[in-house]
Amino acid sequence: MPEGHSVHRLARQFNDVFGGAVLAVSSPQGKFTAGALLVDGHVLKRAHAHGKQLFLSFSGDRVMRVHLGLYGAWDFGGDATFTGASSIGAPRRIGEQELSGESGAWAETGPPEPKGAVRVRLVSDHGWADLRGPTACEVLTHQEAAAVRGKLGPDPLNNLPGDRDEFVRRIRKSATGIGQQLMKQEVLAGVGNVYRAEVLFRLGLDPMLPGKALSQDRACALWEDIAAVMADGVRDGRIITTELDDRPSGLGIAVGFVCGRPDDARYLGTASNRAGTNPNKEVPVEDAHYVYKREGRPCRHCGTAVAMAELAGRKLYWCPGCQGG
DNA sequence: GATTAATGCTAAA
DNA sequence: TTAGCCTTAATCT
Repeated sequence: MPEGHSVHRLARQFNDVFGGAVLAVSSPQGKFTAGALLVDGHVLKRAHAHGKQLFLSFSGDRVMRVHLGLYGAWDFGGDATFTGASSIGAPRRIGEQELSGESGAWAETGPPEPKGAVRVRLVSDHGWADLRGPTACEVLTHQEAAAVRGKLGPDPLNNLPGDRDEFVRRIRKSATGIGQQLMKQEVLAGVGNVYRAEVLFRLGLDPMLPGKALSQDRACALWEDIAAVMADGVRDGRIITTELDDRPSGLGIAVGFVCGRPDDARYLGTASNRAGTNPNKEVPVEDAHYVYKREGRPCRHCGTAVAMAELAGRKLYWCPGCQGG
């Protein structure tokens, strides 16, 4: 799936284009008809991301919880008002990867005929959003939604006071390898298989190192780096974890160049993205990662062949040279 | 055209 | 630990 950064982009998108609007909610595919009826005709008050979960709060104590899973995605489209409000500008799909496209002649035609299995369709006066392929999609009360959030660890993209220390406490509590722990949403919410591998490389940490053996300082550094690199992901709409000097193409900007949270005023958000001035757009895919999906290829730092092993059903990539053992 | 793997997770075994 | 979810893009015949 889309790791946490995509879900934060989605939350921002929903607030921008649908915030405060009455929405018609339906399930063209039919699998979510009962849930859709619970929120149909209600006002979307706020969208909120916690890790990989998206919470859409509607009037009437209804919260739609969406988890995209491995291949879920949202498509957007609408008129000029809709597009103008959108902070993501051109991309009209947000999911595992973002696709660009035109939203079509909304004014004359309305939303397009749903193609394939559209689980949920949201329609406002100005635009539409289609959800396909989610792992989870349900309507809860605020209390039930809070219970779900309560099970999640801190989200580095929300980075609330105390979050870092809570993460440090949780990861150091268990003897389980830190590589496995970074994927546990109750330890920290939002990191997936790409960020896991990349961040451990960036810190020079052995994925098999037991949480208990990770020093307080290293654990703090790990949190800070995850927060920085994922904030870049929210800005860029893609995962780029290499430092500028480590990219053969030499393109793009340094990691953490514009730091801060997605709601930070300094954030390279709305205007820049819409103007297409995000410099990291130019970073070639083959320059974007240190170890993820680079099995057998030489490490960018030491030349050792990048290793891969299946761990708890997911592929783990690391450099045996830099991340020792 | 068919097959596979994928940035995820849950429930069953 | 494995099957299943249910979609897409890339890779195969």
